Parts: sequence; structure tokens; C-alpha cells
Amino acid sequence: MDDWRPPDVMITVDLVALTIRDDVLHVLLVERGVEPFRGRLALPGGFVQKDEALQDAAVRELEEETHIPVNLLHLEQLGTYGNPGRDPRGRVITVVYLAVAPDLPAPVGDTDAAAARWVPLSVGMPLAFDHERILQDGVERARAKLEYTTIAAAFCAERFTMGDLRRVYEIVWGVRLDPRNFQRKVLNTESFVVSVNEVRRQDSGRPAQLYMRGRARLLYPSILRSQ
Amino acid sequence: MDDWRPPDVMITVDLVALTIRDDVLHVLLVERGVEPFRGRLALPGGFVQKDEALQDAAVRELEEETHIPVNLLHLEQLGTYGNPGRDPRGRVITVVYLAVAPDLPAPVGDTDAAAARWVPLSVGMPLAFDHERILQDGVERARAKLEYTTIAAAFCAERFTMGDLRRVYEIVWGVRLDPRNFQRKVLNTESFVVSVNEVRRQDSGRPAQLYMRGRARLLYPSILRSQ
DNA sequence: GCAAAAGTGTTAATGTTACACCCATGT
DNA sequence: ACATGGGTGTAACATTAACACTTTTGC
Repeated sequence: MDDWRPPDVMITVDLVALTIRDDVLHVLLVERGVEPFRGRLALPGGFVQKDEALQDAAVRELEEETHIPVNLLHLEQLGTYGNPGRDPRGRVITVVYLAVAPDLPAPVGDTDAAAARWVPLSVGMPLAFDHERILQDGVERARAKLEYTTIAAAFCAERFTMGDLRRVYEIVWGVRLDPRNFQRKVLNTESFVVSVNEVRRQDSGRPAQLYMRGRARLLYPSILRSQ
Repeated sequence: MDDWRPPDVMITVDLVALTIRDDVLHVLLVERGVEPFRGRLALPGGFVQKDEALQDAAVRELEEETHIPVNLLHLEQLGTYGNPGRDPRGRVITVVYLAVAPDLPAPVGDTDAAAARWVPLSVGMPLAFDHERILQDGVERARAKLEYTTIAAAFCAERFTMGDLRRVYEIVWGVRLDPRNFQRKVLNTESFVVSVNEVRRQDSGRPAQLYMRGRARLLYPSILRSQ
């Protein structure tokens, strides 16, 4: 028992990064350039570096691939996946973070082949490793958290209208919500959003009030999925 | 970049195991026999073995310390803690599982000093490593999940009364719940509990109907903490 | 009979849903 | 003028909270 050494393992951090683009939920994916699963799409990620906190590694990976300001991001730990055999190269345990980001105008200059890209989530595409399962878990987490947290605002730009926020719920849940009841619920929740006292003109219809994210992180009462 | 190797890390699995004993929430702790933190209380845990799934490691550790039948346990991943510096021996990343168990009569024979023991949670006792923070997170997770899952039944023995179940909520949340409203809510939730058609006499009062856990895992509507 | 806990029923307050209606813009 | 989306008000309905009351035991 004295000479016993723990088995060799490797730790990676992977990301389920979600955004809404053109009214469709998108996930950030990279195309693998090396075996195993060469050419297959995979969640972005990489090894945790020496003396690097897990969440810092997630932020670093995300900044390498996107250029979204960190203050507009929602980032939380999703779970850890470590089944033996999930990576043919050996025992690789991955700590997965869920990131929710607004759809910002794409930064210029990043067009090399290895770069990550936003892929619409609609189709059931094959991913490398156990990433399909992880992606499923991430989407389900986001869906669940819309109900009782203010995570929906993380899908919106810094300033957004009530319609923008409602559209997040409608797209992620795939349902229709009554705009009038929705607005009342959001405004009745202390500090979910704060008014900017400014309006935004759109293609049609009356200009909409603008809001910013408030301090609140939890919603009570929740915004219900059923309706 | 070709010769780069991922940094050395060690993976452990730790447990926040909770139960209710004598109407007080208890956590399973071990007294450390070696440095660092020798003599200090710590969460039970150990290294993940080669080709062992993470949850299997958690079950193994729990069975080594307690002898609770696995089918009566609730077990879920709580989170992964990997800040550099959390363990003075090197980079140790721990995947923590939350276990909820009924308070079974203690098995005979296990009385050696290194064995884990149930410790009442009331006092703010110093724990080894970052285990205080982890324990806090575990208790908060259990508190939150009482609202919208059937996890409360995992604190109860195989057969339990409505009063037993209500007492779980009252103890874990530290509140009083109306027995009449509570019973109605539980019975109105399909498959939260199933009746055994048998009663249990107690020290005083009318004998209570017995129930077993149902198939349901999620509660809708939730059981509210406020009231 | 009395205390204690289980269990049933009723009412008031609160929250949710559905929808009528007005507002401010582009075309 | 009309279409479109924003925004306000209200009534029907469902859920929750509070509590009066009965049941069944031990002492």
C-alpha cells in the first residue's frame, strides 16, 4: 500500500457553448484535425494547464475560439464525464462547462480551418467521443434553467427588448409565449431586467423599450414552460 | 508542441453523504490519519481506480464506509473541485458525489478508529482541504432539490409515513410545514409515494398510513420552501 | 377524559391564462 | 389605411395558505 500510485489520468475542460443566431439555437463546435475522430465535429476544449483553475481553463478555451467579452457570458459547470473508454487514447476525464453567449457580430480575421464555428442545433449530427450525450445534457440544463434563473438574458446582447428576451424562451423551449403575460412576469420579478429609458425602432411595429440585465440570478415565481 | 505532455494530475472521488438521525441532519465524515490535515475531519473519498467509472468509485467508497443497500440510496454528481493549491500534495482534482441515505440501524462490527461516522451538521466545524465549501454546496443542493424532486424520500426508510416525509422537509429546510397541506400536495403528485395499505402505531396519536417511494423523480407542482 | 398526531374539508389570497383593446411605427 | 409588434387592463380559472374540525391511538 505504501508504493501504490494513483492511475494515470488526463484532465480536459470541454465547453457546451450556446447562442441564438437567426432565431435558431447554435452550439460552438470544432472540426477535429487529428485522430481519433479526425474530421468529426467536437465540443471545443483542451487540457487543463498546470496551476490553472478549471473555470479559468474554460474561459481561456472560449476566448481562444470566440471573442465574446467575458462580462456578457454566463458560465457554469455542467458536469464531469469520465467513463473508462470514452477516449481511445487513455483515461481522459473531462470537466464540462456550459456557456451561454449573445450572438455578437463575428470578429474579423478568424477564418482558419481549425477555428470553432457556430452550428445550428436542429439536426442530430454525429459528434466525437461522448460529446453528443454531453451536448444533450447541456441543452437540457439550459432549458431547465430558463424556468428559474435569469440565464435567458445571457443569450441577449447588452441591451435588449422584451421581445428579444421572449424570443429566447420561445426558441430554446420551442413554444409560443403570450407577449403580454410574459412582459408582466418579467417586470414583476425584482431586478430581472432594468429599464434603459430608451427605445429601439425595428422593421415594423411600435418601437420597443430597451432593458439591461439586472442583479437577480434566480426567478421567483418561475417562468413556466407549459402554458 | 509535439512533445508536449499534459500536466500530472490526480483524480479523487469524494462524497457528501447526508442522512437524518435523531431529527438532525448528519454528514458522513472520516478522521484523517495522515498528513496533511492529520486528525482533521474530512469528507470520505479516495482515488479513482484504473478502468473504474466515476460513479462506481463513489458507490465503492460509500459501501466501504457504510453498509447501506444501494437501492435505498440517492446518488448524483455534485460538482468537480480542482483549484490549484486545494491539496498541498499536488494537483488533485476531486469529483464530488452527493449521497442521500436513510438512517438505518448501524451495522455491527465496524468500530475501528478510521471508520467514517455520522456527524451532526449543526455546528460549523473545520474540515480538511476545501471540504467545508464542498459540504456547503452539497447541503444547498439537497435543500434546493427537495423543492422539485422526490429526493426527500431517499432520507426515509423503505416504508415511511407522511409525517416522516414531512419531517425531512422540516429538518433540512429548518421550517414548519402544515401537515394537512403537505399531505395533500404529496398525494396529488402522481407516483411520488405509493400506499402500502398498512399503518404504523407510534408513541402517541392516531396510527399513520405507510407509504413506499414511487417512480416519480420530479415534482410538479413543487413543494414550496417559503410558506 | 385528555394529549397527540393523523387525516378531511372549506375559504381567502395569490398566481396564471386567455383575451379585448390601445399605441406607435413602416409602407 | 393597414400590418406589425409593443404595451395595459381585466375576468375566469387554478393553485396555495390558513385554519376549523373529526379520527384514532396511548395514558
